[in-house]
Parts: sequence; structure tokens; C-alpha cells
Amino acid sequence: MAATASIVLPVHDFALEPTLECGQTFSWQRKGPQRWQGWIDGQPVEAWQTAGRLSIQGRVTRAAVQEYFQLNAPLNDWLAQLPRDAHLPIAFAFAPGLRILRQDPWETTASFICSSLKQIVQIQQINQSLRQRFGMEMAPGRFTFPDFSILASGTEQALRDCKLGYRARHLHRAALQLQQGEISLAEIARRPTAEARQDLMKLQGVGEKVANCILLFAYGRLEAFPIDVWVERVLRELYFPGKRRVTSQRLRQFAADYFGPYAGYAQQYLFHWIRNRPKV
DNA sequence: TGGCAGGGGTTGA
DNA sequence: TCAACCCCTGCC
Repeated sequence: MAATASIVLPVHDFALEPTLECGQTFSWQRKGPQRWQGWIDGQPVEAWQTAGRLSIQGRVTRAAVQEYFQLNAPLNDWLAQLPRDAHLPIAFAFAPGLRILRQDPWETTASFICSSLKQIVQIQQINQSLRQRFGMEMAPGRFTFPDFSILASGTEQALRDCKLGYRARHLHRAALQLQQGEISLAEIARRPTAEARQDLMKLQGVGEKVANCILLFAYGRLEAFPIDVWVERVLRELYFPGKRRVTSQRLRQFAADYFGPYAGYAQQYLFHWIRNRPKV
């Protein structure tokens, strides 16, 4: 690969580490104490942060970096609009500067279809396998995430070979649905969130939880509130202590009513906190 | 070393 | 509402 330029951006209220390691993306790998290798706008990049500066090496524009990391978003204003309860400040203080990324809709859809009953490390391995098997090599050992048309024209077995298990059938069918124009990811961007969610759930392997992840991590719908087993656990522990008979339906309703238009940020900070807080 | 439980859900009956 | 779906990992 020819030498590529570095972009250095002044940043505030931004922290690369929790942003890349809070479970919203599966395409980054840590390469050093504060250095990661990943993808922005379809280009292989390296990223590192020193006090007040974010550096990106690769063939990407400043605008693309700002968009991907949402560097111009008024993070503190948004967090300030979440409920002032006793719990959220603890989660905010645990990972200050964690930002929700604006990722590619197809890669996000595919990754979260693969996420069911999988741990983060395994999802990262699947992401890498799909890239190596179906992607285009942009730099030595660095493969793009394959477009849905490529997966659709392949076989379900080829996806099984990437250790997808039963998820291979889901991903292959979802790729076919997109290739055949049954659903348009570009069109979803123009739809109100509730309708966009219903459209996403027409894709094979996309239920309510995965749809909310796609809305939040790819389409910037900050009101989306994905509830997985960890978030369900933290909601029960913090907001319904000692109440055993709270249904999942009740939790969904509570989250929708309580957290408001920036619920997704509450979700992501709580999620990151409960998974990584010091063991007592 | 091998067996077993469980993991960041969705589907279909 | 609930079993079935793949298979990797951690634990004993």
C-alpha cells in the first residue's frame, strides 16, 4: 500500500476506546495500548487518540471521519436531556466520551443478524471471516465488508463455512431480499423510525432487538433502545429492584416512556457499564 | 482430556 | 408461548 496521509482532528468529549469497544461495532481490532485498526467509509484505517486529538491514517476525508465518529454531535447536551436519576451519571462517568457511531447500514445489518446468541469476540471473528472470504483486498490482509449482492449470489453453505451456524440461512436470505429490492436500506433512511423498524424487521433474521441496533448504530435514530439480555439485566437491577414479576414487555414500555429521544445513549452507557464495571 | 452448560435472538408452529 | 437452531468458550 502506498503511504497514506494522516488526519488529525481536535476532539473534545470524545474517547476512542469505549467508542470502539462498547459492542456497537465489530470491524475494529486493537493494535496497541491506544491504537486500533478498522474501517471508515469503506477504507482501511488506523486510529489513535492522544489528549485532545484524534488521528486517523488512511485514505479518508476529514468529513468522513467526523461523520463516522459523530464528532460534531453535541454529546453533553444530549446526555443532559436524559432523566436525572441516580443511575445514569454513574454510567456516564464510567466511560466519558463514548459516542454512538454512524456505521454503514448493510454491514451493521449483517453483523447484528450474526450476533444472536454470540459473544462479541465471536461476532468479530465472523466479520473477519466474511471479509476474507468475500471481500476485496484494499491493503495487505485488509478486506472490505462484502456487499449484499455478493453474499446473495453465493450459497448459504459458503456462509456456514464462516462459522455462522444457523445464522447463515438468515444472512443469505436477507441478502437476497435486499438484492431483489424487497427492502431498500437507502429508503429506510428516509422513513420515520417506527416505520423504518417495521421495514427492517421484514428482513430474515432481524427481530425487534436487531432492528433497534441497526436504527441506532447505522441510522442515528437515537431514540432506538435495543434490549438484549444485558440491558434487560441492568434495567431490572436499577429500575425494578426486588420486583421479580416485571415482564420483558413492561421493560420495553418503561424504556420507551422513561428515557426519551436520546434513549439510545442511555442504553449504550448502561450496557457498557454493566458489562465492564468492577466486580464486587 | 472430555463432557457440559450457556451465550448480546429469531423463527415458526 | 416455546422449542429449535449452530458452535464456540469457559469451567469442572
